Amino acid sequence: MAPKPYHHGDLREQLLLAGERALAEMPVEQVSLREIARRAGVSHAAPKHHFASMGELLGEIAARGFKNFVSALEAAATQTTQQSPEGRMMAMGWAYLRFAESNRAIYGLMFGKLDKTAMTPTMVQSSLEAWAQLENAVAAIIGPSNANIGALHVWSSVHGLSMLKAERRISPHIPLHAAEGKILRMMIAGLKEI
Amino acid sequence: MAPKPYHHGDLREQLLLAGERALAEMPVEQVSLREIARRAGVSHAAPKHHFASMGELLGEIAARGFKNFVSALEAAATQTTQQSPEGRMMAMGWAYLRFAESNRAIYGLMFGKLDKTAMTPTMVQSSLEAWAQLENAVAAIIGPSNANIGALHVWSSVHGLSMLKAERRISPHIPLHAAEGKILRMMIAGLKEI
DNA sequence: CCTGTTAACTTGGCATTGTCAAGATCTATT
DNA sequence: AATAGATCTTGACAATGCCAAGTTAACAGG
Repeated sequence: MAPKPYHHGDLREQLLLAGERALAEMPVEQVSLREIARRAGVSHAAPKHHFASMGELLGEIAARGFKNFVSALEAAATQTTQQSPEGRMMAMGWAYLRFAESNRAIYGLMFGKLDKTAMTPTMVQSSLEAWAQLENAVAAIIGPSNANIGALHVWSSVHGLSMLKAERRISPHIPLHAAEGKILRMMIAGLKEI
Repeated sequence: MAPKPYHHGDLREQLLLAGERALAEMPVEQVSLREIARRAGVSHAAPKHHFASMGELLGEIAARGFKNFVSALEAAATQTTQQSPEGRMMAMGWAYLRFAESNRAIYGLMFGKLDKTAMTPTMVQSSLEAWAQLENAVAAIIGPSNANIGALHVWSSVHGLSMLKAERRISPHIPLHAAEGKILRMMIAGLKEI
């Protein structure tokens, strides 16, 4: 059904996996299309038949990242034993930070660290889903009227913290885990003062 | 005193200016060392005598950016008519957002959007100054005990918001200016719940 | 089974990049 | 005035993303 490639197995999938591996194993700036092709064991021009450009390959990887991201947030929001809206928001915040840390390079791709990464429709859709999740969680705390601004407040805080961590901009003297917990609590407390 | 270049005028300074112009005028991913040399009107290898690598040139541009950044925050903290610590923090927050918006590409450099940007000692120093400013402003509100975590909270919020704006990740339906003001207020309110 | 069509993949080439080595040019000090 | 040394240019190298032209292999129709 799915149009499997004829010669190599499913090269498209293998390229995506090779790209994800490369992003996990080497500095993002030296991940190249040719390097990914090398890792997949094909010639440097083979990817052309599955992705119009390197940006589209990276965009597809980012889109997959967004899907996993949405799943992680959703799991956190539903699986938590906390029944209060604040408890659920807290769980989502932790899940957000955990995802960004465990998927450093891909998280960077998702939020535009590499300009060449193309904005695929899949990616837009998944990012809107993530936004909607956040906004719902916020609305459960402060009501629907200013939920979009509240969601932006939440997103700014966890995104900024994730970026500062990824870029190693936080002093090692700060007890990071405890700080993260306190920051999430401050963020939620601020939400109610909108 | 300052070791001015012999042939061209002060090429080092001209390269920095050309780089800043290039960053302001074209997408950051297509700013190249050769493009900067071209803009300065010299050959493609001329920069080698003033910067060991492209990363050092970009690092120096980022370091200058940090100095301007520190000045902008300081000006905001002192020039404001607000005498309350919260009022000063608010003014600094606005100054932060304004700087990031008016210096989009350089702000990206300062916070690691391009991995090739080298971390020069000047840059480290200026970024520590900026951090100290923030921490002082926070301490004026909540006292010195948890000021470092409070500062990280503030930094995460304004940095995250700045990045989301720069990467065009904020829905155009949100009234941005009003949202920024509310987010700054929520951020400060949260600070007191540490 | 054979043949032809078409997609998947390879090879080779292009312009561009950052960096290096060697030469040319000019400043300044002796 | 001459030599020394820094500044800048020219030319080269490997690597990159992309493109065009070939090669290979799967499959459909007879």
